[in-house]
Amino acid sequence: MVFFTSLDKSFMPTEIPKAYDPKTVEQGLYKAWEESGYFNPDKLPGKRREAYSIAMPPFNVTGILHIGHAVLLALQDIMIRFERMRGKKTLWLPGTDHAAIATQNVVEQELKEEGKTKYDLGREQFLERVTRFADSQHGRIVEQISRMGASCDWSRERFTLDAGLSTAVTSAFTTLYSDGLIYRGDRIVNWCPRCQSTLADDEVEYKEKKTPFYYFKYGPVVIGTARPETKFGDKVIVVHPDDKRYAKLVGTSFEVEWILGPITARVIADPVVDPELGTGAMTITPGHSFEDFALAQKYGLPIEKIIDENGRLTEAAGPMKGLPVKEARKKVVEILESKGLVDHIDENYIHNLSVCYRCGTPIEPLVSRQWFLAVDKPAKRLGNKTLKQRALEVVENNEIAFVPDRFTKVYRHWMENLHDWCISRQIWYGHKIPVWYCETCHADQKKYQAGKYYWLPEKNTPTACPRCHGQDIHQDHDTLDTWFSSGLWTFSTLGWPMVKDMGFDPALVDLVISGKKTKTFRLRDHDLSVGETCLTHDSKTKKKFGYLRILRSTKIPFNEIALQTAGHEPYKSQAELKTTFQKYYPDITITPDTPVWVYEYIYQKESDLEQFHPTSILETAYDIIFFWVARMILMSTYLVGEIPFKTVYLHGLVRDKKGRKMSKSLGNGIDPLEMADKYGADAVRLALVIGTTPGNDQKLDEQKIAGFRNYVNKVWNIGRFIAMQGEGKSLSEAKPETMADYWIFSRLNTIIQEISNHLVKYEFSQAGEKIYDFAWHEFADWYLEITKLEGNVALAHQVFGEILKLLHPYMPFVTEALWRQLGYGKDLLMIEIWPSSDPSKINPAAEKKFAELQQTITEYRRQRKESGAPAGQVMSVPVPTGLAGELKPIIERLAKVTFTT
RNA sequence: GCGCGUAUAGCUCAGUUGGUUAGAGCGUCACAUUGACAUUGUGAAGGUCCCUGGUUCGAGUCCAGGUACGCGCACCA
Repeated sequence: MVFFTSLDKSFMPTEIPKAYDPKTVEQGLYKAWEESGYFNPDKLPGKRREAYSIAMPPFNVTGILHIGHAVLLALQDIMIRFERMRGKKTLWLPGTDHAAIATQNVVEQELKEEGKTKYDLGREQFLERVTRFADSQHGRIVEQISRMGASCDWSRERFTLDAGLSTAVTSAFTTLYSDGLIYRGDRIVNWCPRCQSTLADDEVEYKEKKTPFYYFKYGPVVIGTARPETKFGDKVIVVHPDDKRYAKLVGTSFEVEWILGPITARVIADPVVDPELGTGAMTITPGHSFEDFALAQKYGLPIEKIIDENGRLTEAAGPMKGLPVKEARKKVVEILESKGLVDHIDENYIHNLSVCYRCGTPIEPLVSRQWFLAVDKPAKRLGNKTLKQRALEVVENNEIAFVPDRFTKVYRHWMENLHDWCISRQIWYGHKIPVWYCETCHADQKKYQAGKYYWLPEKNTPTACPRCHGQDIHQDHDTLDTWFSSGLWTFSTLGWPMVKDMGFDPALVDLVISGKKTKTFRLRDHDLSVGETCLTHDSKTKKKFGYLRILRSTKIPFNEIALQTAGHEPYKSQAELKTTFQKYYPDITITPDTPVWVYEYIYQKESDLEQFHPTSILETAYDIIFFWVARMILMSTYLVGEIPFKTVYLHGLVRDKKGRKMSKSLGNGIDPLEMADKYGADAVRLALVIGTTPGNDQKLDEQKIAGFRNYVNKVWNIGRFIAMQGEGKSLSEAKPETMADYWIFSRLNTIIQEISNHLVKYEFSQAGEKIYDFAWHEFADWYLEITKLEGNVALAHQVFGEILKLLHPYMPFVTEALWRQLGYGKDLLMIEIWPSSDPSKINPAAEKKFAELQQTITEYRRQRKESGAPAGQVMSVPVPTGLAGELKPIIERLAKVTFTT
């Protein structure tokens, strides 16, 4: 344990208010932290070899901070602050996600209130509006994250749609496509008729609903269905091969009377049919059922589209074309009824209705031409393993560990059953699929068949088809699944794929490295945007010398270049700059109006990707393990060839007092910001972390937060007391002298060890509880009470300093405020060195003696109480045998007794 | 159907590898208060650790079976 505090000024206790008022200090402290630069790993003091990084789950731009976010921020901030104090080079990278469907829905809702639809605006205008909305949300999100005290590096903040991340998305798509893992195909997909888009399998939710289940006479068999409206084209009956009831029919064809008149049906046998279910015979509808589609592929059956993208019937329904599903169902049943083909109807059938996870609309499975990511295809890059196999392997062999461990099983189960991922969406907002189509080639059927009418351009906006040079080309109208870009989050935010390169004059290289040059002018756009990292080389030797992370990118006319601003050395005049330019850009004529790109950057010897990837831990709620966690593992293991994180810590959901999910419609949500206003951010953080265990939901009510507000205030008053005691005294030399001193020293060193162990093992609740208890019920209740008698204020001051460090990750605001008030050090508590336990200070004898003292005092107090002695009166008791002289006054005071001889 | 979680004080929950008398916060009851803190202090009451069986010198903890509540996945002709 290192004590280095010195106190040479007198305290002015009157300056410390009686009650802690978070409002007056929190904002200022956050600003101080931010301005210190210590959120940024590059600016942390000292040599920090080991990196520690967390990618903050990107917040949806739709959202306002809810209690779940607050949990996430509290936990991650604890991890980051702890590791920062332990001397690691800590990066916590924040950002936002465009959340395509969710965001688009919000804007569509706004439009609806104005009586408009997105089609009224058209794609371009609509997108402008969505973008405006997303931008307007940004500031608020940042403010809310800050409000909770999150010590994340804002200089590295990213947005899934920013230029750098879009490059990453394109690059990812291109790589996967070139490696044959992304393909385009006509397959059955989940279609949301309201969102007008496909959904991935895990974006479909199931709701139980009672629907009639119909039994129809279909030739010689009776078939059951919940969806009569899809049955127009059913021509194939499937039965189980071992089902004796139908054995004679297998392989035969016959004519049956059906919805639109007689059709020819045939019978096949396949083991997928469950003979126990319904009548044991079914007809198949390949165009609108996943199972039937698989069967149709197996037997080469035709696939007919009965329902269109708007949820209406197609030509296949003959006269019923255009009818919405609901009405069509009624009509079909009526027709079959009139033909006497209804066997019976089961009205009590419980159906698992599939609905869209974003809007609740029933899903229509239908066949559509979409883009897919093949998860079961052997990939060269993975040594002929599939994406799925690799993603399972890294968890199986413990490269990635889940906390709590049980989620490993959940993950494995999901991954094993994963089908090819449909990645194209018909949502407008998002990353457009980077594929271009040529109408001229399309018109040529042969090329169409060969799939050669589309290509992936190298540059973003091609002007002509590379094959026929025709100009009638357009980009794919679809966008990528939001989770495609979030799947890249751990590495796309760290500068992957680093395709951009910039040369520097050999004379400047040293200046760049030393940080004397932090700005560069270019006549050609390097297409660099804020947050991106670019590789740099010496233009003479072509040797790589490091990386630049772009802080600002602007375009100005040549004559507006301000050479006087910092960081642009070594040019002394515009003429000199012009000469330099001319040397590197001999083909460009420089006029005063020539546009110049100005890049401001910081130099990094190692790129963020090299330093911070794989990230140390991913912390998020367990409900997005599939959507996000699994996708990141798939993407990272393939594209970067690295796991995205070493540990996945999953927290539970926050529920209301009654255990219900918090939701807008129930109005039972607890707003973390309102709570922070009322009780302070520290109290909110403590309430969300203490008394909870990973992976388990927690019930929260305001009382709990109020309770921790009391604790924060207690800590404040401990500080206030020490300040008052120490007024005017020199506190620089602290030595344990009395038994109580040795005891508190011993306890402190024990507790340091325990807390550090808990934190390393992600036992945040237990670590928090222990330090909470130590500060209040050992240090304040016992040690400080004795201090009033013995007066070793210097020691109290020092021990409290250590307590502040231990508490800091949990309650950063109040501890930082006290650190300052009590004059512990010039620099911020947030970068103090985490206490280390000194085993030589652990003193079992002192602990034992003190425990006996505590027992004695408690016993006297109890006796007093039982005897009903009046409050003010001191009770006389005989001196116990063997009482050490030094303890006498302590007992007399704390137990309010007086010893008679 | 498959898998998972939870069950401990009135309430909300901790309880690490099995080890004296099972803990905390809130709530309850009683008492205290002119100097750190009533957002406080002191003391107390309060438990068949869901049930049954097993392993063990010893089980809240491990094993088997069951009950209740919750969740995920699948099926859904």
